[in-house]
Amino acid sequence: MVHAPRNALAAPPLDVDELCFRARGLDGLTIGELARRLGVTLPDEPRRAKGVVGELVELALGATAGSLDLPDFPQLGVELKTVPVDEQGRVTESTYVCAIDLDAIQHAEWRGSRVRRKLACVLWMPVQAAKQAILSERHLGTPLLWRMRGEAEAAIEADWRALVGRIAVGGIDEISAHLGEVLQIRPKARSASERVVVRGADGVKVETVRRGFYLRAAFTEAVLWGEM
DNA sequence: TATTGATCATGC
DNA sequence: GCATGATCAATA
Repeated sequence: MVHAPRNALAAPPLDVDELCFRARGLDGLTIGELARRLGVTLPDEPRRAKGVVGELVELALGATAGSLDLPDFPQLGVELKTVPVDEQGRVTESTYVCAIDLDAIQHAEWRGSRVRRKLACVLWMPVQAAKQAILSERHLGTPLLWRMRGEAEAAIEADWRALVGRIAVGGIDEISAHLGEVLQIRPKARSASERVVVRGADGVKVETVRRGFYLRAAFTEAVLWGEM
């Protein structure tokens, strides 16, 4: 995505209230209008537009972390996630959480894990669209500031423990996206041919594809509907 | 047709 | 290379 002109960039919000106020101010805006305000040209091909909406909303709200391994609003400890929903409010895609260090994760603990840090506090921004709607005609919905706790945290933690345990015992080749009630592990790589070398459970080197944690759409939907 | 596996773009 | 931002598109 091209850079937005300097005068279109928002300063970082000073507190969570200001962030939420700004986010509510985007409710109803189309992506086309948001891009126009920010002076950004949208890609023509949908497959070249992955991630663009998230970047636009970051710009509009004054997110600063860039590609650092920090929340989008480091001072506030808030992570921003756009989430696609259909006309009924059904979530249509899974949500990427973070990459997995396949060597380190075998010794990781839930408290202190990247998944827990990433999801501790999330500002969800729904992006509503009819099926196959073009990017510029999708529009932002009502934002939700969410803190992971209670039932939601228990479900995510249980999956995380099961998945990490399975990697530790059987190695990464035991893992498929079918595993996990709410949290799953899927490829996250430039291409399927790109390999990383990791030490398997028995210490033997194994070549595999880079992977990340994702939240299933059904879970994110429950969050947006206030059920988690 | 829901879901998994694959892929696209950018920054440092 | 690996982090960020996700959605596309083939398959089950």
